[in-house]
Amino acid sequence: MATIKDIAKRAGVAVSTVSYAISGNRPISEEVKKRIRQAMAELDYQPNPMARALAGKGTRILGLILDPLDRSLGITEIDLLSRAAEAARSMNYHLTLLTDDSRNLSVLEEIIADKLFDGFILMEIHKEDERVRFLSEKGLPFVIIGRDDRTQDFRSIDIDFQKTAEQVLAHVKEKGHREAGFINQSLNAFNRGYGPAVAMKASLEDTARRLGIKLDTRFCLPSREEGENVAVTLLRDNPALSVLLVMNDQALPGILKGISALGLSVPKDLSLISLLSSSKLAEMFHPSLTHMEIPSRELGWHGVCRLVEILEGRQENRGMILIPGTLHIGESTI
Amino acid sequence: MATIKDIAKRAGVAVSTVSYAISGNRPISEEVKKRIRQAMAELDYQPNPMARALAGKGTRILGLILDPLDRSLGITEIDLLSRAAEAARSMNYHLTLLTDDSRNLSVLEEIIADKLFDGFILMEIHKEDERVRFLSEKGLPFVIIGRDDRTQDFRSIDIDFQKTAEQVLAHVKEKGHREAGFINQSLNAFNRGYGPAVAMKASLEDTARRLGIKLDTRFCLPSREEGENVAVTLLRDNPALSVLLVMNDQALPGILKGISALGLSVPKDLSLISLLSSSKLAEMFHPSLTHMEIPSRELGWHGVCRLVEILEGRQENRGMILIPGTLHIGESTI
DNA sequence: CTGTTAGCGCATTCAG
DNA sequence: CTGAATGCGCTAACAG
Repeated sequence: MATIKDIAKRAGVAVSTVSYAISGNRPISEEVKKRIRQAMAELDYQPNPMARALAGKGTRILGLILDPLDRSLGITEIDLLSRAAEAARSMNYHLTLLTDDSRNLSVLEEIIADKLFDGFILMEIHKEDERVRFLSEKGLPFVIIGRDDRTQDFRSIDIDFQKTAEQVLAHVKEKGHREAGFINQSLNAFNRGYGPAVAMKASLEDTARRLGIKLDTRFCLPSREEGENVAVTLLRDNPALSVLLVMNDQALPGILKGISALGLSVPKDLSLISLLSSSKLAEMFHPSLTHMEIPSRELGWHGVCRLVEILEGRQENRGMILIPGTLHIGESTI
Repeated sequence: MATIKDIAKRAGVAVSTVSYAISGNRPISEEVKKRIRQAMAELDYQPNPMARALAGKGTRILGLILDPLDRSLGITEIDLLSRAAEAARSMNYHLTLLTDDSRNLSVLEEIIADKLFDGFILMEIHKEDERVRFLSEKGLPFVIIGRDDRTQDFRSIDIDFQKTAEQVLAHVKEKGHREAGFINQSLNAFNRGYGPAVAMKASLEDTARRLGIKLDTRFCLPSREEGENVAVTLLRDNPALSVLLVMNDQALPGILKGISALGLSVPKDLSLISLLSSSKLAEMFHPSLTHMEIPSRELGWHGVCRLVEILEGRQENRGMILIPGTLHIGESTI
C-alpha cells in the first residue's frame, strides 16, 4: 500500500501539502494539486482509515444498533438494512451491525467507548427510550428510526402514520366500507410505547372518526394462533364489518384462517388490507394482499443520509423526516 | 477515554507491560497483572481499536460481502446475517456489511486496500467465482458460504445438499409417493453454477434414482407468473405425480395458484414440500408448508466462527462444514 | 520478568 | 502558499 509519504515524494512536495490537498483545509496551488492528484492516481493511493482515525478524524464507520436479533429482523428490516448499507456506501461510509443489548446502558457505553463509530442509528425506539437520552448526554451523533418525544426533530426518521392512515382509510371509504376492524400489534408493544403500535392506532382512530368510519381496534400477539382467535372474536362482535386492517405480519396467516373458519371468504365477504408490511410478503399470500407498503428502504436511506449530514456539519434540513406507506392494490379487496 | 498510558501510570508500570499483560505475549508476574487488571477496571479502559490496528494488529472487523442488494436479501439471508453478527459479537469482532459490487475485482481491490477488515465472508458463490481466486492470491483471510471447487475445504461452509435430498426423499418415499416433481431455481442461476441450483438438482436426481422415485425436474424464474406456468406444465406432463418439491420461494405463490387452477388441492390431491426455505416463510402459507428448513442461522454462525479460527491461527478443524436442512412437517403433505 | 523507545500513517500545529 | 516536526494509542523490538 502506498502511503501519503510515497505520494508526497512522487509529487515532490511535503506530506502536509498532500494532506491539505486532500482535505482542502488549506489553499494549495492548482499546479501542485495537479501533481498530487496524478501521483495519487498512479500509485492508486488510498488514505489509511486507521491512521486517519487515530489522528483525530472519524473512522467513517456507522453503527446500526439493532435489538438482539432472535426475535426481530423480519423481511421488513432487511430492506431497511440493505438500503442503509447502500446509502452509507454511496457516501463513503461503512455500516456495521450492532446487535449487542444496547438497552443495557453499560453495554451501550462499551460500544461507544472504543470510538470505532462515528455515529449511530437507533431502531426499535420505545417510549422514553433511555438510549436516546444517554447518547444525547454524551453528545454523540445519532439518529433514530422511530419516534421519541424528547429527541430533537432533526434526529428522527419515521413512518408518517398520519398520512398512511389517511390514505388507507380514504381508499376504504371510497370502496364504500363503513365499518372496519383494526388488528394492531400486541398490547405489550403498545404499552411499551412502541411507535407503530401507538401512532398507527391513534392516527387510524382519529382519521376514521373524521371520515365517519366505525373502527374497532384489537391488539394481537404476533402469532398464528392469536391471529385466528382475534379475527374470529372481532368478526363475531361486528357482524357488519366489511374490511379488516391488519398491522401484524405474523398474525396474518392465522387471521386468514379465522376468516375462513367463519365461512367467510376474502375478498368476497370481507376485504383485508395489511398495514405497513413489505410487498414481498404481501404478495406471498393467496389472494395477494392489498397493503400499505412499509417504506423501509426509504427509512434506511434517509436515516443514513441524515446521520451523515449531522456528522459533516451540514444540517440544511432541520425537520423530522416522515415517510408515508404506499398503497398497493392486491386481490384481497374489492 | 483512558489510554494505555493512564493505566500504566495508575498501576505503576510501563506501557509495554500493560500491553503484554493484555496480549499475553510475554509472561508477567501475577502481582503486576493484578494491579494492571485493577487499574483497567477502575478506569474502565478499553484499547483503542484504531491505534491497535495501526500498530499492526487487526481491526477485529469482519466484512460480509453481499451482492448488490436490490434483488437478493430475502428472509433467508437475514437469518444468516443476524446469526453472523451475533457470532462475531460473541468472539469480540464486529461485522460490517459490504454491498459494493464485489464481482468487479477492482472494486473488491479497493475494499481490501484500506486494510479496514481482518477477513471476509463471501456469499452467493458462483462457479469459478473470480473473487475466490482473487482473495486467495492476495493471501487474505476469507471464508465462503457456498461452494467453489478450487477453494480449500476449510474455507467453505455450505448446505449439505446430499443429506438434505436424502432426508426429504426418504420422507417422500415413506409416505408412498413414487412420482415427484422438482421445481428448481432458474436455468440462468443453474448455468452460472449457483450452488443450490446445481447441487440440489444433482443430489435430488441421484437420490431419487437410488430410491426408485421418478423425478421430473424443471427450472423456474423466481416469479409468481413463472411459478404458475411451470407448475401447470409440469403437472400436465405428469398426471401421476403426487408430490412437488419446490426450491424457489418467489415462485411458490404462483405454483399454488397453478395447482388450484388445475382443480387440484394441497395436500389432498398433491403434496407440496418447499426445499431450503425459511420456516417463517413456510408458515405464512395456507396450508402451512412442509419444508426443509434452510440452515441459514448455522451457516452464518459457522461462517464467522471458521473465519475467526483462521484469523487466530487455530485451525483445529480443516474440513469443509456442511449443514443439512431440517424437515418440518406442515399441512401441505399427507 | 520489566522498562524505553521507535514506528504504524496521517492531520496539524508551528515556522518559514 | 509550503515544509518540518509533533502526537494520536498501541505493539514489538531492543535493552536491561
